[in-house]
Amino acid sequence: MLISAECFRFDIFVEKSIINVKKSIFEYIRSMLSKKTKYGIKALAFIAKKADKKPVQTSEISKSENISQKFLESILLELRKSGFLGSKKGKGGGYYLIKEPKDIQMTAVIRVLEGPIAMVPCVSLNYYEKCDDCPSEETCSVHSLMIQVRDSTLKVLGDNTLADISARK
Amino acid sequence: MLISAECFRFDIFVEKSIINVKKSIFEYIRSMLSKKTKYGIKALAFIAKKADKKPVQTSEISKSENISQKFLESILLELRKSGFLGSKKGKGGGYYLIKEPKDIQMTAVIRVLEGPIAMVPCVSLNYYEKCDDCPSEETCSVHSLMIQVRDSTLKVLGDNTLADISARK
DNA sequence: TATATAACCTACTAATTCTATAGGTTAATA
DNA sequence: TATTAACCTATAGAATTAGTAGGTTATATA
Repeated sequence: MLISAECFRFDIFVEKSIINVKKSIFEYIRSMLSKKTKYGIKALAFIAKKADKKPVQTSEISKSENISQKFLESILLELRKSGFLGSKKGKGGGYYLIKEPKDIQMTAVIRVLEGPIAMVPCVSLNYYEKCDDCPSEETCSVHSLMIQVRDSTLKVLGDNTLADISARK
Repeated sequence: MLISAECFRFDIFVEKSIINVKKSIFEYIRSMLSKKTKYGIKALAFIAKKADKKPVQTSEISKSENISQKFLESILLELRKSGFLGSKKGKGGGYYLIKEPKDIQMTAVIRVLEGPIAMVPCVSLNYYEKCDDCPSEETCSVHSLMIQVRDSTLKVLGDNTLADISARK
């Protein structure tokens, strides 16, 4: 009886420990940039790095950048549809840049893949949406703060082009 | 026969329209700032605005700021546990600021409620985490860009204190 | 013309997070 | 002693994310 009670407590202890370990190992750190956007930027930079204008295959980017090929396919397709890339089917096909890297601002890329750059829709320039809870934006304490954050972020992402981020080694 | 074919096409058209309307009305615009953080900041500003140091009830903030009371309770509790607020139970109880508004940086508030300020964990100062896919951070095209975004955001959120955002009308 | 290639398309799924709600317990005041 | 308001635990629907699965279409080459 005593032993089995001990075992029972031990089991509980072990189970709790496992849960805690799991929690600490797999604890999720909120990322504001989705993998989609991150992979999209990496892929664009990869293509931009190639001096020649030959099409680059999804498989090559996928291997080199450790991105699931199927997932990457959908991202590159989206980038083609939004006018960043051209494509060619069949053997020797792939994706290529339509514009010069220096003419591609990171704001444009992020807006297409991620959506608004602002942290809240009520200060978004391209995806504006009124808040449900706020009676007025002038009196909202969050509003002007988020405008400042938006503007400083826009400055950085507008100043950086694909040429800038792909040039870095 | 002809009529029923027409009806069929019409049904499809109507269904599609409804789907599109639904999509456009309820389309979700990704917000990088959670409601929790937004409500938390609003609540802190509300408390800071009161000149006297008497405790403020959750119910009062909830009504004034259009926030679900139960949700707000959990947020204020978290702010108390992380040292921003003090509390008092029972009648006449509530929450009150422990520090001066001018000594509460928005970086601190957001880090507690939202987590990292960086857009990707690999450039986070307080919640750093290596990326699974990147062999090296030096060669990553996203890394240095996100460092720039992080620093500009940190500047804005570090410069703004609770005194600043609650003073604005 | 046949075959291989690589983009393109549709549908689905597991895991996770967000935003609460429900229903209580504890401590302080009148 | 009754009321108040913070505190605590559990749960749940809705939505997103990050893919996977299994195809079809168009193009180059043999």
